[in-house]
Amino acid sequence: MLTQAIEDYLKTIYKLQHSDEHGGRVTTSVIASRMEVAAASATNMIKKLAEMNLLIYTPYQGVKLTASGEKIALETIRHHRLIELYLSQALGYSWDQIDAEADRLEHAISEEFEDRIDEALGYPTVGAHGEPIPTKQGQIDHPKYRRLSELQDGQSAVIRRVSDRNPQMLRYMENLQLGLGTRVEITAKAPFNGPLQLKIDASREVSLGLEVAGSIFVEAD
Amino acid sequence: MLTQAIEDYLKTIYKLQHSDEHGGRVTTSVIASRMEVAAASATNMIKKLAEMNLLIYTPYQGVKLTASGEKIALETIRHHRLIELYLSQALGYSWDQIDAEADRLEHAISEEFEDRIDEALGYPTVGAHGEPIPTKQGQIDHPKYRRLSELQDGQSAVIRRVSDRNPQMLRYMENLQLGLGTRVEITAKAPFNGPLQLKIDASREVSLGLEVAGSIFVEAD
DNA sequence: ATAAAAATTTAGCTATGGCTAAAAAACTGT
DNA sequence: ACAGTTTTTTAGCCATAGCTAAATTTTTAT
Repeated sequence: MLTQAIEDYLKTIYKLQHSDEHGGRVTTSVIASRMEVAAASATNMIKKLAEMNLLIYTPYQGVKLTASGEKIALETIRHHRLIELYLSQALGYSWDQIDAEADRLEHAISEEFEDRIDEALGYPTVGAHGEPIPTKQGQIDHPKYRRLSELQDGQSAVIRRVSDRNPQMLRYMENLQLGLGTRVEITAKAPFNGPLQLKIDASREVSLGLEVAGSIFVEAD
Repeated sequence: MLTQAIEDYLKTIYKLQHSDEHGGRVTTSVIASRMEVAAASATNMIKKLAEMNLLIYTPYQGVKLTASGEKIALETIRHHRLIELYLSQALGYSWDQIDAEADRLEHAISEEFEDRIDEALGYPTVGAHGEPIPTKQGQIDHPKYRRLSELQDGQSAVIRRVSDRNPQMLRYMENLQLGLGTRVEITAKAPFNGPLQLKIDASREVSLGLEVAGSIFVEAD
């Protein structure tokens, strides 16, 4: 059976595999820290998932999802992103609230529900924070946008995705109206990892710290 | 903590207490059969709920919810009925599909979600099958409608509520367009617990078995 | 190369919420 | 009234998924 815990682990592992932060190696401790459980708990679950052929586990080395593990991960992610978008579009949720709500709902909805909100949303391909939504067949592409923090002085770009890791940061971005599709231009970059000066929508000027700028993914001109 | 199982038991017990089927006595076996678990499992949970002061348990006799147990039951029922109505109104679900979906979702939604669909639905007081929706404060009234099966030949009435216990029966009713607010008139009643002849909306004639008629609650003229 | 540190796994525990089988209590019919 | 039946409870088991503490393996630094 696919328990909630199993879906959560697979989703987390999938995301870790496709993030550039850990050099492709998805280890017990990284999984444990993302799942907010003790390392021993992660080891247990990893062994169980390996037993179920949902991933390949090399002790002390790390894990890699099998095709069936990836399929389940993508279904869970699809659920999550469709729900997030629905909460935001149909029920007026703000950016910072949707992730927590979707984390619970994603395990509770049926295929029927998935299909109905997919239809209600007009078969979207991109989620509320700009993440790609896997198709029902499990297809997904990973457009590689640049971090706003990597842009040089004078460059202009359009916001395509934001990290959904930190709700407080999302609320901050929302306040600044740094939404998807917003055009931004770097007007100045302070040295020593200092903040960057931003012109938003060719009008407002804002000073943005590197941590926030590193959580905003853009398509540069 | 309020687990899903606890909420499910309390909801079931509340409904049993307010149904006339068991003469007010809510026993282990009735609970077990409604929950579709073994009697021993029900005993275990009942003892736990008594320990938590959510109900009063007299061994070998039965249970009675305390005020706090009833509060949780009503919150769960409110969630369930708001979700059912939302699925039906906003997402186009049919009568027979909403109960199962709501059974899972009711444990996963936040207060925020509850408030938003409540608002989207215009603060309804009656659920998709005609059941009263408890208020956020836990108020609920139990209008006592008569069963369609109890009406006499020639009587006319309006459908106010239907039992949601059997999805197949709900689908059947929906096919016959026996919806809430529909006017029906008994045009004939066969003897020996035979079917009754019904005129729906002063037009179509239908023959209805007693089991179905007993699951339809009406307000007689 | 090897000792210290860090990461990982193992061992053994907990709580939840099911189950069956057996014991005990409560009803029922004569 | 009491034997048999039914209901309920107790006892003891299982799986899930977490935890801590200890053991083991890997990595890092000298």
